[in-house]
Amino acid sequence: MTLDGLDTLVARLRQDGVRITTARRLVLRALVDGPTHPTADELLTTVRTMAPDVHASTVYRNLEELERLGVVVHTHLGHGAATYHLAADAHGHLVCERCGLAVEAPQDLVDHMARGAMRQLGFVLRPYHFAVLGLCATCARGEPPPA
Amino acid sequence: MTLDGLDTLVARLRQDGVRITTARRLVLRALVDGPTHPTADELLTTVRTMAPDVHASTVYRNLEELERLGVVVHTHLGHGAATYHLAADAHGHLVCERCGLAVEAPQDLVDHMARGAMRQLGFVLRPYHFAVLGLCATCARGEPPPA
DNA sequence: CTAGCAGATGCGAGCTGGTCGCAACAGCTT
DNA sequence: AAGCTGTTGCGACCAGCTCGCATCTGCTAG
Repeated sequence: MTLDGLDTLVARLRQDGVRITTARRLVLRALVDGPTHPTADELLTTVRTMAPDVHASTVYRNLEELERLGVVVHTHLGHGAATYHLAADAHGHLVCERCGLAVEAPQDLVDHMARGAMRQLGFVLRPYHFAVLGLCATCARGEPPPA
Repeated sequence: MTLDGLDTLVARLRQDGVRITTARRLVLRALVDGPTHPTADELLTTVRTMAPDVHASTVYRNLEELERLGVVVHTHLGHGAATYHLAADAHGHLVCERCGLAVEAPQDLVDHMARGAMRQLGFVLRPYHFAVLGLCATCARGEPPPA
């Protein structure tokens, strides 16, 4: 997504009556332009390159609010800090327990499980919140991780 | 599982050269006899009914060691503390985001996803570590939770 | 049955990731 | 340009867990 995407998001939020502050805009920009799967702390670092006085709690509160508004979602890829991304990019994750590799889960597998859970249990799955752990092809073969 | 299961477990651990202490035996007993999905803190409470001086860090260290030995696994059912159970009982979990209901994931769905991940990505899934979140049938209908 | 060593324990300090209350501040509307 | 109200910086605080250290205790050898 580009700066255009950022402007679109900002416009949408403004229409929802959300106040656009410097910190909020920078958090969104870091999410739009930055690397995938940033943690709150990484977002803070990015934000601070532009506005050094932004406080960690501000980033947490913004992420919380943006999540409430359906613009952002957070995902746990493992035992550490949560990672954040735009809700439009929501997808399941497979994470290697050994080397940490995180890949997008094939949509057909996710869909099949969601349909099955609905049919068998009436459960509506939102399978994006926690990653599914395992071993990537390389680590499963017992080779040293490529990194 | 019964006390017989506990004795079998203890025998196996002893064969592996593991020292059987009071605290360790009580942790195992709480896992064998107690309710499903206890947190470390709940296990501590149970253990302390028999041995009041056992320390939290002892429970954590025992769980860690038992997990290393393949006897115990831990699972994250949501944002709070991890839950522990015997490795023999390992299974996937579906958890309702609204009412907290946790049900065992149907094995065929788990298996299908694991086979698909292997075929498409070479990924060996161990889909027991994190629950899959969603809404249970009741909450999905918008009814108040039964609890 | 006892001695002694390695491994386990109790204890408290400390760490990470995140939340909260509060007073000062700043978007947005009029 | 004033003022209402949401947002911010700040620091204290919290849960959940980990670690270092001195002491203690299963277990094995003798």
